[in-house]
Amino acid sequence: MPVRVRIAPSPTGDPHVGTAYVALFNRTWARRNGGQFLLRIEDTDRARSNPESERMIFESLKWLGLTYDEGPDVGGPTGPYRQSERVSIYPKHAKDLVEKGAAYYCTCTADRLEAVRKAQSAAKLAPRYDGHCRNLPPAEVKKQIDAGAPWVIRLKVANEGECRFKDVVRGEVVFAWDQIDDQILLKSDGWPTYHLANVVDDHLMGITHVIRAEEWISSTPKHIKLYEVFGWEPPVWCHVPLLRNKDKSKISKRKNPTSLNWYRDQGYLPEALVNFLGLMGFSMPAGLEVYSPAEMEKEFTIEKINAGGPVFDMQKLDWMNGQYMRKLSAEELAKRLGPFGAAGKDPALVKRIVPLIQDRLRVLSDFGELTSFFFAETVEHDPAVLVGKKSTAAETASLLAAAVEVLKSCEWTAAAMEGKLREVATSKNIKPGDLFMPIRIAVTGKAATPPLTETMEVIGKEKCLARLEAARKRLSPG
RNA sequence: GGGCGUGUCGGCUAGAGGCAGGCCUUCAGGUUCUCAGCCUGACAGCGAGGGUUCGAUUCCCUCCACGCCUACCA
Repeated sequence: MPVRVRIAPSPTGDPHVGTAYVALFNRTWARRNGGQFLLRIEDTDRARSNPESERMIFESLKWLGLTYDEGPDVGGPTGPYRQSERVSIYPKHAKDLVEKGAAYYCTCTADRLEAVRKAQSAAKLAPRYDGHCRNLPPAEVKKQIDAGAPWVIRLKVANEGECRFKDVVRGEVVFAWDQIDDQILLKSDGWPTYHLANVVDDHLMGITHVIRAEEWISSTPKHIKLYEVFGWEPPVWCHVPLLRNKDKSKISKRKNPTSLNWYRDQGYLPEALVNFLGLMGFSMPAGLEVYSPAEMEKEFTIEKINAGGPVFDMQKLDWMNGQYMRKLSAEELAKRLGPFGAAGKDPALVKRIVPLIQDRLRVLSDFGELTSFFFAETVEHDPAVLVGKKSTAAETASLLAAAVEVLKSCEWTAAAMEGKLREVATSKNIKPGDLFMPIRIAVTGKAATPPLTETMEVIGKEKCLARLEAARKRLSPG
């Protein structure tokens, strides 16, 4: 049987980094086995689902290269892949279960359920459905429904024995059946809950391995019960850990960026983010950390996923991003910088700048901050910083004057300028750095830049001399 | 409260009944005109307590901590 796996995100809010994380494991498993990876949109929550959110899921998965073989926007043999387009499928399955005696109609109102829960929690009992309608004669419930009472269908769960299943990541997991609630399967609006839709669709779509987040482990017994009462073969269960905030709680946007859009907009390279996600829970032989999806496919098995929840460490992500940015050719990096400010600029100039900043970028959006002085007409600087703590305005002005003097007649190459400026430093009996720094600040407005003379070469003679002269004049007018 | 899950340097992880290794971060040197990068090196860990064993971080038990679930959300 071919491996078929899926991710089933809900289109609510921004595309989530956890979706990408689970997608990576699913897709890698499918590819390793020559199987299929599907995307199914679980939009049965009509209040929260929205099309924009769905569109961003498609977009961000493609941005990351986490492409799927079947999905709402790419089609496939077991579609539709959007649960809102499958709503007609679920009620008959739910009713089928009622006929089999595995589920029942329930007409309890929200008010009653809330009152029951309140009483239970006051009595320090587990809040759960009390079985009210389950224990009523079916005819009684039917009478209420015929009279127009809203109804749902609930799963009838046994209250004795235990549910055992093997989880590939965690080993055997056991739940007592009496801990499992009579879950609503079909809501009063006729739409399915996650539990019903998920099981029905996974079956109909031929899903062989359910690789999903750990938060689902508690509802797995309900799903297993559903497979059992439908008479279907359950998939292999694999619950991967949840990404965590620094404080180890489930990753959340309040404490850590979770939107894939954010990572894209900051200028994290998709291949770096995917590689980083792979490190969370999975490790390659020999401790290899920088690797491609193809390399991961050769080594990946679900058993090797760590069960512990990994803290999402931005510092290591930054490092990983640096690894990938430095591997890029200058041409490719220039292209990637396009959306971050490079696109509107003179391509020839950008081409000369990129090698100077390649080692200095943390994320692509650093581009503007790192290169502003290449494009500006003039630069601003603080005279106090220009002069520094160890010098005086007069001394600094004289250094700048001397620099202007030799640069005026200097061949405008980094090497020639460096030679001349070192001669100046020697003749003034100062360290090269004490000369280079005021020039750097005068020319770029910044204390940290790429190597000075290489930078000046790219900025150009006219601008550099004008900036030096302007800085000198501020220190000693006239 | 209940159920389930998880505990190896600050973070990500490798490991095996016999010297706990790698990566990120941090720190210290080196390269250097600054920053970054790069190179060297250093600091730092088996949650706690009991057992089994010649020997336990590894196997067993108890405890503790943390996380998730406990919806007509997913």
